[in-house]
Amino acid sequence: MATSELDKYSKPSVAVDIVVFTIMGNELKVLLIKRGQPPFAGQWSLPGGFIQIDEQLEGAALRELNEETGVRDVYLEQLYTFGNLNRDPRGRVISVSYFVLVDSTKIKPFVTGKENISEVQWVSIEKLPSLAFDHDKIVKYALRRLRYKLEYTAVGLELLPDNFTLTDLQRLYEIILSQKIDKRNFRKKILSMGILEKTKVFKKGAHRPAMLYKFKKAKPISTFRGFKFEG
Amino acid sequence: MATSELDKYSKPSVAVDIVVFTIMGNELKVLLIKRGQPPFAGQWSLPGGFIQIDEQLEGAALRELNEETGVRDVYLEQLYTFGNLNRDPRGRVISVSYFVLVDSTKIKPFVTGKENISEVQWVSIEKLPSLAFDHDKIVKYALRRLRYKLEYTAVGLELLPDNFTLTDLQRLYEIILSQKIDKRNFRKKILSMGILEKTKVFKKGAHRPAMLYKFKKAKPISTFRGFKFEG
DNA sequence: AGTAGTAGTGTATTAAATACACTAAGAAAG
DNA sequence: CTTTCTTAGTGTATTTAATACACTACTACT
Repeated sequence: MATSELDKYSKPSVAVDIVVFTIMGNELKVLLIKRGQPPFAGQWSLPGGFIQIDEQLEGAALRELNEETGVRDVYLEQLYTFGNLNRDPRGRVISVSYFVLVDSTKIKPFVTGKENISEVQWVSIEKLPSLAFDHDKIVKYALRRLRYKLEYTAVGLELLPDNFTLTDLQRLYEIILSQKIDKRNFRKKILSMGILEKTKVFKKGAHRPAMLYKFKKAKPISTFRGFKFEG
Repeated sequence: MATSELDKYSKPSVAVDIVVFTIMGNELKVLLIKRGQPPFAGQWSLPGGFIQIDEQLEGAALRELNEETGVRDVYLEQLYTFGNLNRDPRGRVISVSYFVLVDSTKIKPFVTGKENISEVQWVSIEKLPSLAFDHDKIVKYALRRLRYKLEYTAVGLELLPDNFTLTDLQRLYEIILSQKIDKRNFRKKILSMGILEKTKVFKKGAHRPAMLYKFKKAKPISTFRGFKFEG
């Protein structure tokens, strides 16, 4: 590869950091890892790492996420690129951050052993510890984007199983937006979007069975009014 | 600086590219430069260049813009980071793109001579030539973002002089969105936002004088529902 | 004095968002 | 088998926002 011209100046390192959201219990959670080596050894941080020279940015995000937590097959979207001079004590590191939504019934993160990581944990957004690097800022930004997108895209459906009740979906909105929503108005609006389809199957349980819904077609959500790009 | 650990792997180069929009005549225009050296010598491209190792990303964008076109003191916002493997024939270059809006009555781009650039030109968005690298894609993305933000932020005001008539503002919206807008409805809506203030001065001209308006306060626009971050 | 051209204004209609309360279905307990 | 508990499911009236639409006001120019 003819990189000689590019090598005249010293280059920054480029990393990816990934904010993985899920809904568990009645909480919005973020996937964190506990670092096993410096800098910030023993501290919680976002999954992520350096990109390889012959690797796409999105590919790097997916690879790091999988290597560190076993998570794969997810909805991914670029967030923002953070480049403050002092964000990494080792030197100049620019981080391209990504935003991932997963269904917690499908995805079970674990310590893979491929990386020097001592723990992998879902942590409630309400109880986040102080994170390594500038990861607090990245999470804050990701949360803002999630709330924002939820209001006029169907991105939230990425957080649910294939079949779900309208009550499940409403609870998801309430958890993420931290506010009560009127049941009738919510149903009216979400159904009027025309993106859901009845499955004719009911969720059985202790009380009145609820109709299960699913997406129409192959989840056309991701790029609707959104910011996904560069295929 | 302790970069030894970071130097174990080969690093990509990191560049910034800037999409500068303005309104001139009755057209939306983008600022282009004609490259004076390979790759893509003689071809039009966006202003931009490599970041320095001790320089903020935004700072690099502003510096490159100024060095190449003389433009400074502008509204700047990060757009997206493009990292396809083959986007630069010289090797692996990741580009953090930025979005700039300027008032064409204040800003006069020129060939500074500091860089190997043969021309600097405003080019109508309708008549863009094929651009170097993946800059077509970047412009397309920037335009989408501009239209999108225009609909629910006051970002468009960055394109106007300090004092402007409501007709000026409406024309700006019509040009960017490529559609006619009803005068009475436009005025009702824009005034109901409460962001404009009458100056009590009139714009004189060949016909009935129009009231000049200005922003309230110190242009609080930029970060409203937007995506600006990392101060 | 008249003409040309832009500035400025209000109301009626339609569509969307909100507020609000009861009945239905099944499981569990007695 | 009757009652109780808990969640599912539904409609209408009100308020607010978006749209459609046409004339008068002001100044410069001839």
